[in-house]
Amino acid sequence: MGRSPCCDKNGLKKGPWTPEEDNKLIQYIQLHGPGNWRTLPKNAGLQRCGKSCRLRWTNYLRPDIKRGRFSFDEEETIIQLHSVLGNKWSAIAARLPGRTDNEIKNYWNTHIRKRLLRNGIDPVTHSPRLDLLDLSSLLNSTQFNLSSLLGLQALVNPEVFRLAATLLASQNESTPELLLQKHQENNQMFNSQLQNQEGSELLLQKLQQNQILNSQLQNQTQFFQFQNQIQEIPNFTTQNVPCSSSLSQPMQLGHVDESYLMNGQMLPPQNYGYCNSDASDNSNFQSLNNNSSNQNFSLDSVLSTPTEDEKESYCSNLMKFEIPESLNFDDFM
DNA sequence: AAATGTGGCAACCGCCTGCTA
DNA sequence: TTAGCAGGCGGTTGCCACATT
Repeated sequence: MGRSPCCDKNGLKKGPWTPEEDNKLIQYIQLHGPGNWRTLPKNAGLQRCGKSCRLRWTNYLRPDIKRGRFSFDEEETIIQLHSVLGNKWSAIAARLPGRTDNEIKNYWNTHIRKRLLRNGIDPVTHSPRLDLLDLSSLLNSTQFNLSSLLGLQALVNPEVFRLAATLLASQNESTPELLLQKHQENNQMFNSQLQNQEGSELLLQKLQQNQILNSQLQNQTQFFQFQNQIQEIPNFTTQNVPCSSSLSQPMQLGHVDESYLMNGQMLPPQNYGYCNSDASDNSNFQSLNNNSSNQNFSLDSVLSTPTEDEKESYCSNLMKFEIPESLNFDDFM
């Protein structure tokens, strides 16, 4: 059954609104309040569709709308909410006072989405794009022990580990117990994460409570765990780790929200620390992503106010580890 | 200076959902 | 139960300003 149009389009104006039309709409709504959009245009003396009036009001004329550039915190919040809610722009907008769903949608499509893509992050899944990882060359490297890498699974996106386990299985059928064990552990962690996402309302509340703290917390905690793990690696000290100076000071984390942790580990896929693009740092860990090989992981940049360049480097820092040719993996595996 | 390309954003379109008679 | 309606939502379009050639 076809639906009748929301309003009679004959003779109705389309396109950009004029100041006169805006004034009519504002004055009418100030007197009568929003609502009854079907009859509003006629009563307000506007040659517009009710839908058009509603859109104009909610997206542009509403007095509580915040105009101008999105702040860093707003941007961070949008990305985090999108990772949980997906393209539910109205739900995201409901948690960003003064911003409209249309504005957020536009900002996502024109800025954030492109930036994530540029940094090898899939804007839909919020995970590093596996198609950009040259895993085959890693597998072919005699110095790269993939089964040892499985021991570091807590640091890396579980999807990557699943893929690594699968690839390893195809390479080495002689260690099925290890594979099974690691794969089950990995699945457990991933399932916990999924369950946590199902309780998204709770998560969102927590996200709101921790908006400002969140980005630093993620990176600090993540880095702290990373440091603990690498300290267990023989012949590997924190001097090998970039920005270790940041860890020489006690971390002032304040309230640590446990929703960010999964069995003591960070939620893997949403790692959006700012990366320092300074290639002069002697990091042993750079990107696996060939397209961003000059971007090194830097905690210092996370702890300071990000610059525009750093914003451009918005990235998944855990996947920004690159294996230099000179590095022998056997030394610390 | 003109032509062309690109990005940003307001607005539109069509579908979906919930309410009501 | 069902059809019609209003409002809401997400995807897409098209205009405009600015940048580049």
